[in-house]
Amino acid sequence: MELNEKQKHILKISEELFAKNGFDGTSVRMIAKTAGINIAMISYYFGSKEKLLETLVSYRILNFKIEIDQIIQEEGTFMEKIDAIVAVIIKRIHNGRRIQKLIHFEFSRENPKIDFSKYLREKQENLETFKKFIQAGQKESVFSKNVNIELIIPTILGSYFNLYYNKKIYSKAHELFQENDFDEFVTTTLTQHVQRTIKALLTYED
Amino acid sequence: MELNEKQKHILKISEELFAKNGFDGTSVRMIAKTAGINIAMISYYFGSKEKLLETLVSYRILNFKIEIDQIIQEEGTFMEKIDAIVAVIIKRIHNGRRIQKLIHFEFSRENPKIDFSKYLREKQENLETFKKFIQAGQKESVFSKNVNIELIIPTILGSYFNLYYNKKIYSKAHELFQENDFDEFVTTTLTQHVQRTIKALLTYED
DNA sequence: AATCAATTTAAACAAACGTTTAATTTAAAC
DNA sequence: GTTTAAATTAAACGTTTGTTTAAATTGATT
Repeated sequence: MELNEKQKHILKISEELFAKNGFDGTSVRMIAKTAGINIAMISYYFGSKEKLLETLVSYRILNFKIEIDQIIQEEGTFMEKIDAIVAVIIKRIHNGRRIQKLIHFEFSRENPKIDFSKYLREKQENLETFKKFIQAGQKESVFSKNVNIELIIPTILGSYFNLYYNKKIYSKAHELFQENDFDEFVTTTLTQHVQRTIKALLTYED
Repeated sequence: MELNEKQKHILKISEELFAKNGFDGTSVRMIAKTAGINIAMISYYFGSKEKLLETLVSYRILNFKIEIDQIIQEEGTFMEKIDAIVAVIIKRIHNGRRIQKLIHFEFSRENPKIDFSKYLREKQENLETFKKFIQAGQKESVFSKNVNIELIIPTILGSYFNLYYNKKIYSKAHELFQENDFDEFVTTTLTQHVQRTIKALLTYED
């Protein structure tokens, strides 16, 4: 899929508006006005509003797999690698948080409007890679065996998203989160918390 | 606020439809038709579609505080109490998952359509109760001191919601989650995973 | 049986929705 | 300078949106 600069611009504006107002809460007139283009250009370039969303999702979903594979193959202890993987995952989802929010809401519906099969495949691949790494650590007796591996990823991602979705609550507590402050909080405090949590879980014996 | 049976019925239907299609994706005509009432009854009883949502949210938000306070004051070790608290929290949010999804989506917007101050206050109260309990455990040297207490709740809730939002992915992995299967998975496997995770985190020393 | 407020209805309202049309402008190729 | 396809436009399309209206119905009170 090749997109020209104007198309990319429309996608960027759409992403922001969709994240702000949701898919149904964003009109094509809003998008056109904000992007400084004519309404008809959306149909012209993307076919329809739904196709625009479909294009946006597949344009934005990048593969973690390679990045995580690289960490696993590098030098380092299992524990160091856990830290690195957690940091990469959080960094990535924070970067793609707007589109992820959209995916959460559209994908968890019974009858999603658009096709998420690509997203599904990608997710499952990442899960497999991660699973193999943990199992390797278990064989070496670094990681505990009483762990539900599939649920580790939801714990990592969920910690981030629940913070993100309730930003306003935790903002008050920390007296920060203007805009850039949140970015820093995520890459430092939250990342450390999740790293600690996963390492603790993986070494915990009842 | 007193609601008659018809109003409660409308709220129940609205909750289901909002969860399925989102607020903007659900029309008052849909609600009226599904509930078997005339469209005008929504304005008549609630004033507007937005007021309906506001009523729904405050009608549905129940206070965890009392339940958690009770657990804390009962007999038992700190670890047993963590297990009990985690189980209660997961049970509660699973029960209110539909409205929570709506809150996540509407509340995390810059300019929410409705007033969430009641939800915010409730959340902060629960956080305070939990915080004090953890700090008591730290004083007794049962819990590690290198823990970011504020981030424990996001980890608990996030683990649940990320599973819920990606149910379709994990369904395939477990070959279940038809409908009732998911309920059981949450109360057994997921709950155990989160209990383990939090206990591990609270006893982990670098 | 008459009264009266609460409930319920069908119909209409203007506004906004996504999409299409047909005409015009742009810019590169010949 | 003409041709040609791509890009852009304003206007209109038929639906659907949330809300209001004014009339009809209900069911208990007098």
